[in-house]
Amino acid sequence: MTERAESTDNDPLPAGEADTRRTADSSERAYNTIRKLLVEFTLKPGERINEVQLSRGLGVSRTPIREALNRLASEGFVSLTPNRGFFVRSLSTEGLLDLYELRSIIECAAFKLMCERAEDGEIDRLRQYWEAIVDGYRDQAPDVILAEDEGFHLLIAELSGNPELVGQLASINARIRFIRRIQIEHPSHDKTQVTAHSAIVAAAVKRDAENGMKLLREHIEMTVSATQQALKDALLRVFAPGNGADLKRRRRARDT
Amino acid sequence: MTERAESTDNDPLPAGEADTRRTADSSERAYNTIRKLLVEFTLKPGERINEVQLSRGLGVSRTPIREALNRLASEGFVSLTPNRGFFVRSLSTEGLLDLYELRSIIECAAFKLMCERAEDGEIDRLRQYWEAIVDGYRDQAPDVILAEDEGFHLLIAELSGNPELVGQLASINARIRFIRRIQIEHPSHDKTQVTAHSAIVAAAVKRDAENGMKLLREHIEMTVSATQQALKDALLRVFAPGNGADLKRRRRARDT
DNA sequence: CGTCAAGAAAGTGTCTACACTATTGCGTTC
DNA sequence: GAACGCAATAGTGTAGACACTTTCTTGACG
Repeated sequence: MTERAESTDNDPLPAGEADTRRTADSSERAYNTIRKLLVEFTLKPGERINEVQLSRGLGVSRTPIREALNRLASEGFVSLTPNRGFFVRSLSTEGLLDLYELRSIIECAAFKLMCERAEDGEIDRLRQYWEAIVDGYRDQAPDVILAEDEGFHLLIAELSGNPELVGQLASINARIRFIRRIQIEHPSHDKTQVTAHSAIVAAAVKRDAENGMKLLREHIEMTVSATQQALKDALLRVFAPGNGADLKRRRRARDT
Repeated sequence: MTERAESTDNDPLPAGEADTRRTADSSERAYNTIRKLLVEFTLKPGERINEVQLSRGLGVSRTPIREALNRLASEGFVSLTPNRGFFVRSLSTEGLLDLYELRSIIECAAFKLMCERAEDGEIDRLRQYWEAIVDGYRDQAPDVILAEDEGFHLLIAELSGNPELVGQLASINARIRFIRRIQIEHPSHDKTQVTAHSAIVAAAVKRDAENGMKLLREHIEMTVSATQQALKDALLRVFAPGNGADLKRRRRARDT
């Protein structure tokens, strides 16, 4: 558990001290930490999660650990088997496609609704958001790129006027974030994202729902194939022998 | 209060690919029971949830109660405020519209994907499902109608081939189930559902995605206005039984 | 009479302990 | 030597207790 706790996701974690002053966020901290362990493959897909071990590692009791795991189970990160505990859910390539398909559905619908309902000023907020970051976009750190990209798409969802869409998209983002991050760091990552976003903004300004949806769909689908390759590389890296770690040679169903 | 709570809910939350949760013990029972209290308005919208009171009522400790409440929070039934506890989330008319809009988006996308991907035999399963229940459909008890209707729509989601859509739709259904039930019992409930479903099946057999989506959208939107009225009636019934004095006073009815 | 403050009560967040279940290891039997 | 059963161990599920926070009550002061 000796991992630098800097540069987490866009959630500012005050992970400086385990001060007793505010013990009410122990569960929340556990949630963030465990999710990080999951997205970084420290907890490997298919692996059984040992609550006691985790609680020792985080310095809290099992109660907040279990609360966090329950949350993560509701969000699809882990699964719970009755009397055997929590398991890291393996995100297969197939499951990834399903998730991206869902994301495409949600985002296209959001874009259409935005075109129909949003005020001019709101659309302009989208334009401003993108113009403010487009210049140095590619030069940022992967985490920053990821946050800015998610922010862009989430803003579209917000401008749809339907908070449920925002919630759904946020949930989807959380589940594919670690893969997206891997993909951003992958050689296959290129600058098509930038031009795609610009084109989407242009369609939004013209309120051209049809074209915007088409662009969005292509934009999302374009990343899928690249992401598939990135996922394979990542899994290979994690499970590869010589990683100096614990690949137990039990008869384990290959679950990816 | 000590009856096995497995009356209306046929499926808690099949979140996608794996059976994510099945705590066959008191935690699961607490989840089902509390959700029932929520959908029956025994726990009223906006109300603060007292964990101790609940645990006494259910005859278990606070631990499984809290696990259940955390789950319900992840699913949007209740909300959690840091040091003040869980609150019953009020589903405003506006929020209801958002939820139905999301449902329409998911279902239309599922129908389209089904038309593109499903085998002929699968489409036929949908036809068979509907033909098997269409005759006595209107004469069933409200709970049965509700289950059969949800099954119909869920089957479409399944035939889309994307388990994520099934999970999303199931989650949405769980959140609007109590209102749908109210609406079914409401005088405004008519037989347009039956003809709509039949038309949707016909479109599916012809794999007419465009027409089917249009039918679905209309089918869902048609119930919205009726449901709004039903919701108003229900809230009126819950909050104004004569004495408008005590909305928050402790007036705890055991079971009805 | 109203406002505010201090103490009491209620309630949540977390910890520790214990019961019960699943898993592992070992010895017995064929 | 292998399969089976039994004991030992590890691990989850739940209960109850404690600490801290919020909310309510009561009394003093303007």
